[in-house]
Amino acid sequence: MTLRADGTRPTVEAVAALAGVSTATVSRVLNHSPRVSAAARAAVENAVAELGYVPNPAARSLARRRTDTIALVVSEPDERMFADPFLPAIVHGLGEAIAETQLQLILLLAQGEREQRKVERYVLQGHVDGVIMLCQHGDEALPRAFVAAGVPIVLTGRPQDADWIPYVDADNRAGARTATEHLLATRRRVATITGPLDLAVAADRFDGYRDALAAAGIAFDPSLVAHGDFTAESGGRAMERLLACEPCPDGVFAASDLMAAGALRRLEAAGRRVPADVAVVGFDDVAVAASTKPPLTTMRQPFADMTRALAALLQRRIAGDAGAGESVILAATLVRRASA
Amino acid sequence: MTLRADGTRPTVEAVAALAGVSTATVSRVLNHSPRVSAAARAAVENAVAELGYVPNPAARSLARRRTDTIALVVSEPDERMFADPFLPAIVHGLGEAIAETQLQLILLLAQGEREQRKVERYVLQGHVDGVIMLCQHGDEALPRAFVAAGVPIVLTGRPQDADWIPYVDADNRAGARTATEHLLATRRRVATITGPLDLAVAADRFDGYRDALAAAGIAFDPSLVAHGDFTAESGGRAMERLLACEPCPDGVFAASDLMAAGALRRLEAAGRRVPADVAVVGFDDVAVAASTKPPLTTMRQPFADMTRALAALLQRRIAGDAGAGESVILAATLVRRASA
DNA sequence: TGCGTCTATGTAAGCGCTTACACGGTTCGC
DNA sequence: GCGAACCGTGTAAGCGCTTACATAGACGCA
Repeated sequence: MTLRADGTRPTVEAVAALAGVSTATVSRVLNHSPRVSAAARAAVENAVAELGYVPNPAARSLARRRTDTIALVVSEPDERMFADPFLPAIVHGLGEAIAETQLQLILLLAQGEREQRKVERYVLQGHVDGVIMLCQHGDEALPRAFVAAGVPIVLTGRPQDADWIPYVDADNRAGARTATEHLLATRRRVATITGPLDLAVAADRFDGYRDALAAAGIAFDPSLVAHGDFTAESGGRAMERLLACEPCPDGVFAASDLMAAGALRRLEAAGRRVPADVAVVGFDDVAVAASTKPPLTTMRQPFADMTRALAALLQRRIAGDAGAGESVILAATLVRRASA
Repeated sequence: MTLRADGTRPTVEAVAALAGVSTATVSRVLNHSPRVSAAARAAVENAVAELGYVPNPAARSLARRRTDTIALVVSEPDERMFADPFLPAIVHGLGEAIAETQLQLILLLAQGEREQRKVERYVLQGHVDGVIMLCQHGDEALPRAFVAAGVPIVLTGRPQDADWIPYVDADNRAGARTATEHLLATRRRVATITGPLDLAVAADRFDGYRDALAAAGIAFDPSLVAHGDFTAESGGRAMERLLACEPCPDGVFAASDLMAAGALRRLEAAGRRVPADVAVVGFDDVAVAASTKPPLTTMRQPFADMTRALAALLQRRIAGDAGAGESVILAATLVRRASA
């Protein structure tokens, strides 16, 4: 801002006058054009400093037809948003990924119908050059609207159906298989706690669990499957149901760390030792995984790589690279702690 | 967006042509000016719908010299940000508060030095009309920079020193006094778990605790004071120290719900009954307060009122109302649950 | 009928920046 | 010594919108 006496801010014109050059040259210096003499550059830089000049972004984006800002749109039906353990990792990762660029990241929260419409309008107006969407639940109205309007967009996490939109995701199926195989190496009866199976991520992890069983030549036993909704509470309840089995499972693959944490508490309450009696493996490697009792063995989602891929993919789409349509799937890795 | 074949978007000019009016009239309709005939209005609205016209915000704010967007700047030194139990309440409340306006709320996260500079630049460039800042810790560099640059800004929570900036806050001192008095009504030895006393909010709540003691004619006993940092863990540790006292306190005022929750867990682990042996009162009434064991009696921060005040204050400052300098302090109310 | 009012609309001048194009001055090859 | 190539700079035309001012009718009143 650096307001002048009359409440207005200095413009390129003022800078040009002070520096004794034209506005075009000022603009060139500001945009790091190489075709400027050292003398002119110095003069402009001095004038900028002296006047406390700050370019007006509205004028700039009007002229350049871009805003140099991207939005992370977080769409959640309710206020659970902040319970989401991924947000911190995603935000942090994206911050790192665009740190060296001109890009500014803003967060747009679309909780509820009304906010969703406000966010949609905001984006469609062209306030941002592109969008990264985080929608854990199934609602795809917003991303579809953006795609329809031609807004560059990348999703975090595979959507339900086909490839109508590029996304970045961990290889959930293979990861789940790895997790289950880790359990099968030492256990006989390995159960699973799934997420809501209408979500691709939950379905994939369930499939991975079955892949491992099949590969090991073990028959799939439906009584060893308990469904949760990715929350810790649901994990506890699911564990309770599994404990009622006869014979009881000696290994559990939980499709999320939160559910694994809930299961762990339930096991402790039931007096089962982990991993001696029951081994547990989670998925995600969010912050809580390291502080459960005992620390959770889990599949790490490569958040740093994923966010880097998100940023790169989005930037290429913004630049108009039509070939940038391919999604990115990154491997999850086993993190061995004490629970399995 | 609604791209046309050539990748450009329709402009006012196109709308004007289709509607058979001038661009000025289109603009008037768009801005709900009353001086437009019904016929012209209808024609413009049809044209807008037919073309899928969406105004270009850059052009608009260049001409009007405002952006109609405000930022909630969340400044945290590290990634703890999302652990912050206030964010959801603040974001939700602000959303409600500006729901009926043209305003769009964006979140700017300033975690760490570098991000902080990016956010500062973003705001100073004039991307937003005003700023609401949430900085729980003591770092006031960013708000000071904004004030210096003349950016309309309102703080959530009283800053360390004097009135160099308007803020909205709960009456922490009076609230703490009420909480303590509630305990003193049935208890003899009431201890407190404070927050970091270099923060105004923690200091105020500590003062309120002592106010209550003084009013009740009870001598202040330093051994009944344990310091925490507002987190649940610190609350547990503080409770542990208090339990070592002889005789043990029979009431505890924790300066935050998170600390109270930690204390509750510690008490349970120590086999003390709540509230029979030890009564506990918290502060904030964040989401967890209702789900502790037992449910926490606490001082409710009037988030809805506070966010409404924040939005109102900021809007008046943006409108240039110089008189809008006064801060707002709202009363906290006692919420009786089972812990005291 | 003529004049002043009032209302709906149009004209055009910005808002502050970028950039295509033009231009004068060097430098270089021959 | 001359033209080509190049380089640094300026001129000016936008980018898409808002709005002050001008204008043309419609209306009321004497």
